[in-house]
Amino acid sequence: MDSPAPTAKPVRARRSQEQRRRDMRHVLIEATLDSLQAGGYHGASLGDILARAGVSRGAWAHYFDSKLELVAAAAEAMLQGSVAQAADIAADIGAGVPDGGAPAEERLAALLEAVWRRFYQGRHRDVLFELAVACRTDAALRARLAPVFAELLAALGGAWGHRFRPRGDAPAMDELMRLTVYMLRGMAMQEAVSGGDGGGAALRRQWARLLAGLVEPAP
Amino acid sequence: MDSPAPTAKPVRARRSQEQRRRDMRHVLIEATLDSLQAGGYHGASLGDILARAGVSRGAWAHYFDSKLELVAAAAEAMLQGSVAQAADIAADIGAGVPDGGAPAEERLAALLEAVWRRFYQGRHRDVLFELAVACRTDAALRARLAPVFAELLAALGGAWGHRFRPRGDAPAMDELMRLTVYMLRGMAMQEAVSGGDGGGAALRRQWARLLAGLVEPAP
DNA sequence: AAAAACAAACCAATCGGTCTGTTTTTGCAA
DNA sequence: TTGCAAAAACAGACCGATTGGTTTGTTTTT
Repeated sequence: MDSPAPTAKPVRARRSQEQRRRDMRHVLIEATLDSLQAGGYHGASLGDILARAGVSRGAWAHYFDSKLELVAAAAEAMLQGSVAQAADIAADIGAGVPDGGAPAEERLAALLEAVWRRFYQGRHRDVLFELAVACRTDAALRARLAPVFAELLAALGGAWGHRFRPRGDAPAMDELMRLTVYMLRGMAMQEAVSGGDGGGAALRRQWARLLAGLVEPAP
Repeated sequence: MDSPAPTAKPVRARRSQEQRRRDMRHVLIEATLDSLQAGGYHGASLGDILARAGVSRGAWAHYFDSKLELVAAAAEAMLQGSVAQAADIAADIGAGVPDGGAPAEERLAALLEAVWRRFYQGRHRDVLFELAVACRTDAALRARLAPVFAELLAALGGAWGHRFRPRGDAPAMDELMRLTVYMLRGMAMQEAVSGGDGGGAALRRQWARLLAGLVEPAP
């Protein structure tokens, strides 16, 4: 029929060992993130993760020495992906609007929405909170993730910190950024726990309006 | 010697059964909160809780049908205590300052610090985050705690919502309150995870200053 | 004496991790 | 190219430890 391969055995593409490694690690990491989102840190057991990945225990053991290493690898993969996305956001916001084109409020609102969508919604948000809370009481996990967390925060700050400057006697740019991040984080936790959207969009819009009165485009 | 009791057996005060019930529930609930703070939701095993409480498994079973009920009872006790404290804060801030005495910024800063101290520090903060995150993936726990969470938020809002009103075209009082709560929450999570204080006090002060420009004392 | 409060042994289920054995890929010799 | 042994990749049974929960029996209050 449609079997050009000489063997009639179950069709299994021949993959190089390097390809296998990449595939397997990717599948395991994705399953780990899915499991963390679905069941939380305490629900993400090896059994659940391996079932989602369709991977045997032995195969897992071949790639990771412990569950901590798998979770840490998954967290690093997700957070490092976020660092790259933060740079994208900076580029998107910087471009698209000719200098002085749109009023600062619109640019700020767009920036806020972009950050919100990519970092404080969906799986990224859920896993972020699970890991952050788990880090509080798990020193080993915290040691592994602390540098990546810090890197993400710095990248996020770089996305907009140097595109605006405080106006008059407004708080320093760094302080405004932290206020913004904390606010988004608290809002995200509210929505993660309570479920649906609780009018967060309107609130972010108000915050953009307030910010617009406090900053001006950097020269 | 100093044993006025007629029996030479280990001195054990005779307590009424009602007293016993109260004591035992209190001890178990306190131990549960301590365990949640120390080990997180996934580290708060029955074994750890009972060891902290110095209570046998059988005694525990006499009072709670499942671990969920114990955790829920502990959460309710803590959150309901917080609701009462929220009212105290409202009273403290309202009194002490004769009408128009201190400038709005000082009153707001004091309010912010009071709320911060009582709700976003120490065991209360840690347990709050553990439970909130656990609720996301535990429907039974969420069903039990959602009403108490909502009650706390309302009580916290009542503490200051009606003492100020937005100035000019500032956001509605309700929106300013949610912005504030979210900001404090995000800041608290930062400190819970990263450990020490990261300049949060200065940031809260800045926020009070911004708020002062947006609200005025209600008539 | 009855009931409530308490203690501790016990249980099945599940956890992370290891062990042994099989299949697939690879490097090299013929 | 083909043959083939070593190595890597993979599968699943197995293990002790720990989990939440139950059961049986003793002490204290009523």
